[in-house]
This record gives sequence, structure tokens and C-alpha cells, in this order.
Amino acid sequence: MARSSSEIPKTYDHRAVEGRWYEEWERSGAFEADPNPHKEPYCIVLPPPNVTGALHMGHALNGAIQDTLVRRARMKGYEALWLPGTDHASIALQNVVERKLMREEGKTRWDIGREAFLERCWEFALDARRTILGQLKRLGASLDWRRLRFTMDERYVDAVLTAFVELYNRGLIYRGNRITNWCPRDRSAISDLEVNYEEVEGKLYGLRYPFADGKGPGPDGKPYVEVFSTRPETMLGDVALVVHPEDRRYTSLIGRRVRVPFVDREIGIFADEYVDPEFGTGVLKVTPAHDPNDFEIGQRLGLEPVNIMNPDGTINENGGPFRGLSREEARQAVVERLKKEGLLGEIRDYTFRVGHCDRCGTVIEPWLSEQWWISMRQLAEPAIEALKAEKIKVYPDSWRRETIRWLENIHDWNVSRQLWWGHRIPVWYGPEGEVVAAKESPGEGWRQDPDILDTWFSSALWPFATLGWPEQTEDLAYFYPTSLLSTAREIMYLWVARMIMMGLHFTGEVPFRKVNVHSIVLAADGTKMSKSKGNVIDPLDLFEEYGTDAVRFGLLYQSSTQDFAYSHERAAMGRSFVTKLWNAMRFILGYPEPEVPEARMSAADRWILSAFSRLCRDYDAFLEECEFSEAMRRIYDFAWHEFADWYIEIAKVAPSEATPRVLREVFLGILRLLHPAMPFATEEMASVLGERELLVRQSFPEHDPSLLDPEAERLLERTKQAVSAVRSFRAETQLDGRLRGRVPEGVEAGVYTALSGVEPADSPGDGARATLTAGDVVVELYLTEEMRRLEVERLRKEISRVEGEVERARRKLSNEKFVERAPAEVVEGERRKLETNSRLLETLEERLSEYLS
RNA sequence: GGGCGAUUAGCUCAGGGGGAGAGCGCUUCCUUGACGCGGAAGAGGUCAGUGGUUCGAAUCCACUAUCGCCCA
Repeated sequence: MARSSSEIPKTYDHRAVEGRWYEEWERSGAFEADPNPHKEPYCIVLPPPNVTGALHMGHALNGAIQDTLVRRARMKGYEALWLPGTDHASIALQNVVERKLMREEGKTRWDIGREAFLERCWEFALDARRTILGQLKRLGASLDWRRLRFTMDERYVDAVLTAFVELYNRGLIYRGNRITNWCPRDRSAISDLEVNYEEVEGKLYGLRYPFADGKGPGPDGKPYVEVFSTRPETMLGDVALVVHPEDRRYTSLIGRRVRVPFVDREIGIFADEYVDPEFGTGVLKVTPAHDPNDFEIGQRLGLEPVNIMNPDGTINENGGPFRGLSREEARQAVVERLKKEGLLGEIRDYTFRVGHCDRCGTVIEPWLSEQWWISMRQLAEPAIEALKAEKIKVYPDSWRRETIRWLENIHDWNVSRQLWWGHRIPVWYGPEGEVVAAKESPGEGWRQDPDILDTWFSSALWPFATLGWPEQTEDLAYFYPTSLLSTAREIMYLWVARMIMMGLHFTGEVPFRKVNVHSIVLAADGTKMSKSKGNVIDPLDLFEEYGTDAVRFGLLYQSSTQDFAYSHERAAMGRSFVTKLWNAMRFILGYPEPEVPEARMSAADRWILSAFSRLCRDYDAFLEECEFSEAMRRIYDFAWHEFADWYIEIAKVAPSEATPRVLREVFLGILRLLHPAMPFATEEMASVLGERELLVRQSFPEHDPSLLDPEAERLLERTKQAVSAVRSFRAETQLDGRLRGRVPEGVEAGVYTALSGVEPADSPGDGARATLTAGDVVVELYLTEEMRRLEVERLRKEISRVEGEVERARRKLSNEKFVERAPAEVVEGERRKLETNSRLLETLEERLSEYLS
């Protein structure tokens, strides 16, 4: 039921509206989607947020993007499913819970044991999940909540175990003793992608290894070999020294033996191509258990690694006198004792890069340990093919090529973690030393592997496991492959590439047809938002202050391929836009609605309908190509600067019989187009306007070519220019009063007269005449005699401007090569410009000479 | 070290071979019955620099500088 405008407040009150509409949408089942043979499917799976934190600006942006696409698809008649879920975030959540445990009870996870610890994790996860899901509702996310998934759900766990067992049985998963990125605090391996390298200012220590073979001093006459290293403590695990085979300085060293101080071990000196003769002394120490390159050298030389460290980063029994010390203490102690024994050489300042744990910041130890690995080469091949063949489109495309590059250089994936919160590896060790992979224990006396899987192993199955895989469900058949995945680029490798590989492996199809890689929302100062910098904006605060739609619009408006700084200013812009629309609605409510059958349309009516129809076409195309920023710019511009600034003004002063209908129709069209991006405010406005059906269920406006009317558009364009010319004239001359003038040719007379306020007249009488130019329109105003001098001045200025135009076109056209090689329409355009400007110039000069005579 | 991207109005950003655009900010005017979270009219850019390709370059190419982000 429509209300009259006087009862409606001047501003839209988001606080009173948003919650109500979300409930209404949910109640009416607007977000529910099920296999429907009469409709085309459209499906997006929500990148599952971690159950560790709250909604941040990145979630808000990505949510706005996905919601816009899903709501649009729904309105376009697709069976559109946006599937919600959350991720258990193994290492991240475990870290949070461990810290909490330490803070509140002073205990570690080992103090309370695996079972009790997992209980705490569950408690925390369920609680955090409630928070973040509630926040997604605040965002307006049109998710089908009946289908909520969690990576630790029973069914999901089954999918994870099924996938592991299948890969294992195909020989794609193997166990290997290799160098891993070890986090001593977590006491777990982590993946390459979870290591952050940072530059640190450190030292390079000269370490001296005395000869132990009794063959006298080295080529430099010294009784030892000096080697430079940033990590003296690792010498305890040295198994060899190496020099470059072509390094003449050291040829005589090859084959000799030296003593490793403190641990009573003699090691040989070998040749290996890996050595950089330019670095340090050109001699390298080899510690295979604590460096990936050394590990490889050790293998080439056939030497047993010596592991000197415990899982917690302390020195183990192989470290001789340093046993029990931490890495840092051991370094100090080794250096001191070397010094005492005269085995310490030069110490230099040295900057190098050290890996830190992505989650807890601890310095990563490259450490030899037994882990489960997935061979990636075979899995990557089909993914590379699919990306090359563009079976998956990526926006922007540069990320498709980046992902291919990464896949082409892929390393095997370490999937085991020595953590507790997550999917326990379904490998069982039998009493006779058997090893099998199975979802359940093969029987009495079998022991399950204590490790769990990398979180990304389970996330890699997300697009199909959420739809029921490994069962061949109706959902899976209907909604898979999904339509699109929207994500931040920082997880392209970590997650997206792996979903593609796993999707192709387990279902034979790509998991999604499109990938949208969205920008990063930076803080107002242009740097990354971070808690430590204190520049984080909480989207919930913005929702509260400006309204959710305003924030969403602001985000989409700035979301192109570049990262962007988001500030209150953008949200304020969105809010102003909502207010503008709101007041347009109030105007329409108060606008009379005479019932005129077969009402004739004016040129202005045809113009706005034509422009609207073009908007429908362009706006939809931009959304299709994930160009959200451009789409928002278009509709903002149309709604504000065409519809409100001009059409509403025309409706006030020069309406036709059809204007009430067109006014309402176009405005409702704008609301429908905008609904996917700004769901709450548009739904509210449609309701206030008395729409019976919820906007969320209405259809998306389609481009209607029969409404295109280039002639009406040209006519109104000229009329607007003429009106603006008069307004400029008024502002410049400060002539506020009534103006008379001839109605220019080629404009819509009624509109021009009403909006310019120029009273039509046929002649200037005794007075002066002002000649204004507006594009190719000449506007004549009749002025009093006193205005003559002013007009002479104005005319001179105008003439010199137009002369410039004529000169410019003439120069271009006199360039033979231009006429010859430029496209015909460009040349034609210049000719037209020359012609109209010449005519204009003639008119202006005529006027001037009249005045001067 | 390798790769990718950016450098456009005071600020935040679009655009992407054929006369520089938006929002905010700034100036002047407006209590016009949709809207001051507004209206009208303005001011303000050798589109980072240097070469090149082209009839024509802010736009394409190369190099340089500065700043990001990825990967070693």
C-alpha cells in the first residue's frame, strides 16, 4: 500500500529496515535453491571463513560481490544457490585455543591431553561460527542456510577420508623422510606457502675445522679449514665439507678429513657443483638434517644426516655438550666455546632472509622429519590443461597465467601436520608392521597415525564435498561444476589451484567455470589493515553508521583489479546515493497518477526509456565480466545525473500523459537493477511504492531494443546543453531575472522553455541579443540595451574559441596522411566539426559586426 | 635475483590509440512543495621521466625512477 510522501521521512533509516527484510527473505524461502529441471542452475560456494575470527573488510567485499552475482542470477531466472559454510582452520584455530589456554590456565595442549584439547576446540569453533554467520546475515548475504556446511561435519569428514584413501591407494600419497618447514612452537610441519620470509640483520661466523688426517696444514698453511655460516650451532650436525670441483684453491683439500669440534666426529671434504666459490671462503659445510640444499648434497654424497634437534627446537643428544639448549642458546654457546678453543674466525655483519611461521611468527626450522606427501605432478597436469584451454575463466586473466606458472613449477605437498585439531590421517599401522589407509580401524591391535591433515587438503574438496560428494547426489549432478568462485589472490595457490586439481581428479570436471580475483581492501592510509598498526576498519561499525547497502555500494564502486584504500568517505558516498534514491521515491509517491489509457509519450519519456534500456544492457554486461566498479559507476550516473537531475525535473515542469507511468517504471527498473548490490534499501523502497511482490523475487530488467530511440536521445542531449548554456550565462552575468529569447532549433521546446526559464519571443525588439553556443546548438537571448557592451566582450571570447576549433579541424584535414589512413568515421567526424564550427563562427561574427556597426 | 602490477585533479580512484573523468575537498550562488546525505554554476591535470612505433600516444613498445605484491 503506497503512502503519501509527507508521511515519509527525508532520509532512509537502515536501522529500522535491514533486520526486518532479512527475516522476511529467509521466512519466504527466497534464498532456497534445489535441483529444478525447468531452470538453469547457478551456484557459488562461499569461501568458508575460518572459525577463528570475525568478519573483516575483505569478507565484506567478497560477500558483496558474491551476493550481487547470486541475487542477479536469481532475478534472471536461474535456480541460484549460494552455499554457506565454515572452515575448521586447523593450525589457526589450534593456535588461538592454545594461547587462550595458556593465558587463562597457564597450560599447554600437552598438559591437558588430546581429548580435552579437542573439546575446547569444538567449543571455540561453534561459538566463533555463530558470530561470523550472524555477521554474514548483517551483510545481507542471500545464502541458503539449510545447506550450511562445516569442514568437520560428519559427512564432510567422510569425504576427506575418502579422498585420502583414494589418493593413497593410487600411490599419489607417500610417506617420506625429508626436510620440512618445521615450526618448533607448534611442533608441526607447515607448508611452503605458510612460511613468511623476512630480512634479518644477522652475522656470518667463520668456523674452523681442524685437520684430522695428520697430513699437515692446508694450502694456506693453516691447520684448519675455515667455513662461513649464519648458523654456527648447526655445525654439530655437519657430515661433510664441500668445495667446488673447479676451485683451484682447494683441489688439494678434496679427500682430506677434518674434525667437527665438540661432537668428536671426523668428516670428509668433497667436491660438489652446488658450492658458490664466491661466497665466504668458498668452502661449504653440509648439514643435511637442517637445510634443504644440504640435504640434497648429502644424498648425492651418500652420507647419513645427523639430526641435532628435538621437535621443540632444543638440541638433542647428537649435540654433545649443548644438549638441552634452545637454538638461540646453542648458537651463543657454540660461538663462545669456539672462541675459547681458537676455532672462531672472523665475524661479519650479514643480512639474510629467515622464514617465520605464518600463524605464530616463530622462526621456522628446516628439519628432517617423516611426513605424508602428495605427488603433485600428475594432479597438476590436467589443471594446467584446463586453465590453458580456458575451461576456467579467471578475472583478471593475468591470474590464470600466474596460476599456470605456479602449477608448472609445483612441488610435492606435505599434508601431514603434527597438530590435533583437524582430520586425523586415516592410516593404520598393524601389529605385523602393516600399513593401510582406511576410514576405519582394520581391527584389534592397529594403531592410527597420530598426525592430522593440512586444512587445505579438506578445503580443496570444498566445491564438491559440500554438494554431497562422494555420493552421487542430485545436488552434485545439478549444481556442479559451480558457476563461479570469488576469492582474494593471496589464496590462489594455497586454495584455488588445489581445488582445481582435486576437482578434476575426483569428479573429472573443473570445480567452477569462473574465478573472480578481487582486490585487497587497504586502510585509509593505503597500507594493509593490521591490528598491530591499529588501522583496521570494522565493517560492522560501518554498517551501523552508514547502512549496509551504502557500505556494499562503496566497496563495489571501488572494486576493480587494483587494491584500494577504503575510508568512511566511500561509505558516505553510498549513503548519499541511497538518500538520493529515497527522495526520488518520495517525489514519485507524491506525483499524480492520472489514468490515461493509450497515453502518448513525449520525447523526454522516450529519451529516458532509451537511456534506461542501454543501461540495462551495459550494466548486466559489466556484471557478467566481474567489472563491478564499472557497473556501479554506470547505474550511479544514470540514476543520479540522468534520471534525478533531468527526468524528474522535466516531470515537474513539462510532463506528458505518459510521464507518471514512465517515471515509476524507470525508477522501479533502477531498483531492480540495484537490488543485487543494495538489497535492503531497494526492497524497502519497492515496498513503500506499493509493490506487491518482494523485489528479491522480481525479475531483472532486460535490455529492450525496441525502446532504443537515438533521435529522442539526441534531441534531449541538445536540449540539456541549451539549458545548461543558459544557466551558465545566468551565473556568469548574474542576471537573475526574467529572460526572453528565441527557442533554439533542434531542441525540445517545452522542456527547454520550462527548464531554462527563458520566455519565448520572436525578436529582440530594441534590445541587445546574446548568442550562446552549446555544442552545435545556438541559443539566442534577448537582452536590454545595457547588456550590449558585455555581449561584445563575450562574443569576442567565444569567437576566438571557435576559431581555434575551426583551425584545429582544418589542420587535421589538411594532413593528407590523416585523411588517407585514419578510419573513415574519424575523418568524417572532423569534417562535421569543421562544418558546424564554421557555421557557428559565421553567426558569431555576423552578430559582432552588427554590434560594432 | 625472477615475475606481476601501479605512478592520471589537493585526496581516493576510474578510463585505456581520435579532444582528460568520478566521488570527496575547494570557490560563487540557491530556505524553488523529492532530496542541504541537496540543487545550479565554476576553479583545478605537459595522465612519473626519457626515447620509440603511429596520420595521431595519457593509452602500445623499450628503458629509467619511485612504490606495492608474489616467487626464489
